[in-house]
Amino acid sequence: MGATKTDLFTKEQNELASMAKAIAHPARIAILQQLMKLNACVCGSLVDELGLAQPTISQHLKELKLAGIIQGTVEGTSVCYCIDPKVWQKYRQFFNDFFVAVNELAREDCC
Amino acid sequence: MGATKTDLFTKEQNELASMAKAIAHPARIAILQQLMKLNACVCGSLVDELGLAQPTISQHLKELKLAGIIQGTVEGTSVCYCIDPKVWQKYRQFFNDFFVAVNELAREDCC
DNA sequence: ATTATTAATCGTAATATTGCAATAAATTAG
DNA sequence: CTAATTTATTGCAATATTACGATTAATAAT
Repeated sequence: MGATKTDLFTKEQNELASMAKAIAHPARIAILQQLMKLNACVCGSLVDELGLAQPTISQHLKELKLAGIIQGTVEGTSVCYCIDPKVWQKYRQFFNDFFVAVNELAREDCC
Repeated sequence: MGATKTDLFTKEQNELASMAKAIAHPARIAILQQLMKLNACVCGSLVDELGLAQPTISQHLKELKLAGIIQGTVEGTSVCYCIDPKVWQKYRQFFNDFFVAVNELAREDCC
């Protein structure tokens, strides 16, 4: 035990959970916000902004890359990261679809 | 080490990460979808639907309750759960605000 | 009061995540 | 080639999460 029993759930449920997990850390949110703010590739500088050690940030970047949200391209000695707009849109869509459902059926007469 | 360094991040960043974490498990998503689908209080029956053991589901319900997304009221020997529409709206808003930012500035000329 | 039913809690094992020092890998500059 | 610079990887410790058997708590029914 200790590991999530993914086989019990649908592909969609696992996917949405996985997407939520990708942004379920303040450092990763901070990284994404930084990329949004600058609206461009960010080469280095992320380590200076956040207060975490370089290997820690590298690991968070790796996770975001694995999730597909960001892309990294080697640019000399440094690596430039930016948000993948397509995957970002997909995230937006998934979360919105998930949360929109309740909105339509407003039940006040419950519990 | 091992624990998230929340003090390095803003209240908003920590809050959004915390919200993402609340739905970052397929069982919790499945529970919420069930509550949405039935659009009412669900008394028991959640254990039968998902393939997880009763204590496990109880624990997931506890986390969702702690996050404020669901409410539980005792109804005889069973407990009835339902989504809190207000908190749900807040979640919807937060995630939407987070993801909408990139949409507006479409950079194709990157990386 | 006894029993049945349902959910919560406790305790524990397995696995995952977070964080960083040390090191390695890759590229550039001289 | 030899530094210098920057990022990735390795290895490990600390903490968190997931899962469930066993038990407890709470209420209902008899």
